Amino acid sequence: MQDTKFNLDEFHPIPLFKALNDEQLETVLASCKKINLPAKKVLFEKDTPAEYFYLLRSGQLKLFTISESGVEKVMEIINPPQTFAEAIMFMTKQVYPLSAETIKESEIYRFEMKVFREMLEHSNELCIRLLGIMARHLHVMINDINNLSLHNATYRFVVYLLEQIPEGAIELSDIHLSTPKNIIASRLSIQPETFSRVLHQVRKQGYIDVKGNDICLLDVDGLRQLL
Amino acid sequence: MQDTKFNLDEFHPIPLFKALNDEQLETVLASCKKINLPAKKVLFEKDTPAEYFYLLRSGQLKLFTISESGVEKVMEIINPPQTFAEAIMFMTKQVYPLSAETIKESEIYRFEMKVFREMLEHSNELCIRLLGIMARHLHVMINDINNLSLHNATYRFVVYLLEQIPEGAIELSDIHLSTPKNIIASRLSIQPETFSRVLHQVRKQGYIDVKGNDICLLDVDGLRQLL
DNA sequence: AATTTTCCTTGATAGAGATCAAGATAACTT
DNA sequence: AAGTTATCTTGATCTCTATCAAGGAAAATT
Repeated sequence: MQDTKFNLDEFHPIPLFKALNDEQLETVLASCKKINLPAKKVLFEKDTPAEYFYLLRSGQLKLFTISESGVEKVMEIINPPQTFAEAIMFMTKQVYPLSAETIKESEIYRFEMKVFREMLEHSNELCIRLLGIMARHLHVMINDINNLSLHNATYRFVVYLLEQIPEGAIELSDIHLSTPKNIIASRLSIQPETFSRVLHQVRKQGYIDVKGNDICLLDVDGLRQLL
Repeated sequence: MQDTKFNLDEFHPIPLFKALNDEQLETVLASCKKINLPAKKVLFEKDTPAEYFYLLRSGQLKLFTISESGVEKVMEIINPPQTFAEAIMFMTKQVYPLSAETIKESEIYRFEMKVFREMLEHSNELCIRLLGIMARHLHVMINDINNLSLHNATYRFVVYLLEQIPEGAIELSDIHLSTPKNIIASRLSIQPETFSRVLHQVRKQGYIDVKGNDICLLDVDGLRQLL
C-alpha cells in the first residue's frame, strides 16, 4: 500500500519523521490517509476528540479559536510542508485545543496518533525530535505573548513583515503576502481596518511600497530600527 | 552526598522526576545544588546561556521579559513545588528565553541540564513525561493568547480569580492573593491602576468582597457566567 | 516609634485601536 | 461579460485602557 501511494523521500526531510527508519516510516504511512480539501473547509473543530495529527502538503490553512461572541482569533497560519496538532498527543484531554480550516485548496496527510504514540514509546530519538519541535512552538508563543503585551499594532506588523523575508535574501526584497490580509490581521490580533491603516502609514513613512498583496521593502534597516 | 543532602521522597511526586528510579534520581541529584535567595533577586537573565533548570521548593518567583522601553511583562508566576526552564533543554539556542526573579525569599534546587539531557537520551519514559509537561505549557499559552486577544481586562481577571479556587473547594471560598497585585496585573497584561479599578468594579457589582489581599467570592456562579 | 520605601488606590486626561458605516476593489459564479 | 459575493480601504466616532499625577496604606528599615 505504502510504496505505491507514498514516496518516502517526501517524508524524510520533515522534522517529525527524520528520526524514523524506512521500516518505521512505512508503519506510520500504513495508517496515513490523503485528504483533499477545497478552500474554507473545516478540518477539525476545537474541543472535539483528537485522533489524528496532520501534515500539510500543499495549500494553506489556519488554526484558530472563536470567542463566545463569535470573534475569530487566528493562532497560527500553516504552510507546507508543515505538521500540526502533534503536541496534542501528549495533552491530558485528547481534544483539539484549536479549530483548523483551509485557507486555500489543500492536500493534507492525516496520521493516526495512536500508531505514532506507540512508536514514540519505543523510539527515544523520535521523542527527542518531538521535544525539539514542541520547544520551538513554546518559544514562538512566548514571543507572541510578548508582542501582544508590550508592543503596538505597527510593531507587530513590522515583526511579521521582517519574518517573511526568505532566509538568505539580499536587500530590496519583494514580499508577496500569500495570506489574505484579514487573516494576517487576526493572526496579529489587529482589526482589518486597523491593519489597512497600519500598512498605509508604514508606506507613507517610506519604509515600504504596497501594490495589492505585494509589498516592496524600501528600507529594511529602517524597519529593523523601528523595533 | 545525595543521601545526606536530599530526601528522595521529596522528588518522587514531582512530575519531571516521576519516571526516574532511585538510581537515576541520585545521579541527577548528584549535580543538584541548593540555592537560597532573598526576595527580588535575579536567578537568571533572558538571553544568557542556559546551563541549568530549576525546582522551586519554597517561596515564589516570576518569569518575565522587559521591553526595550523598560516595561516588564510577567509571563508566569512560579509556586512550589514547581520545575521551570526545563523546556529550554530542547531549544536550538541554549539561552533563557525569559528572566527569572524571586518574588519572595525562596529555596531553589538547581539541576544541570547536561546531566538531565543525557538521561533523557536513554529513558523513554522520562521523555514521555517531559512531553506531557511541555504539552501542558503549550495549552496554557494558547489560552493566554486567546484571553489577551479576545477578552478584556475584567474577563481576564475573573478567569484568574476562578483559577485560584483550590481543587475540591465548596462554595463561598475565600481566596488569598499570595502574589503582589502589581505582579498579578502584569501577568494579566493590565496596568496596576486598571487592575485596581477592575477589582473595585467587580466588588461594586456584588460578585466579590475585597479586604487587602483577601478576596471573598460572594457569587461564584455569577462570576462564571461573566465568562 | 519614626522614617523611608514600596505598593495600592483614586482622579483627570489622553490615545491607540475598535466599531460603525459605506464605498472601492478584487474574486468568484453563472 | 455581467452579476454576485468576498475582501479591502477610508472616514467618523466611540470606548477601553494607558498615562500622568498625587494621595494613602502597608511594609521594611533605621
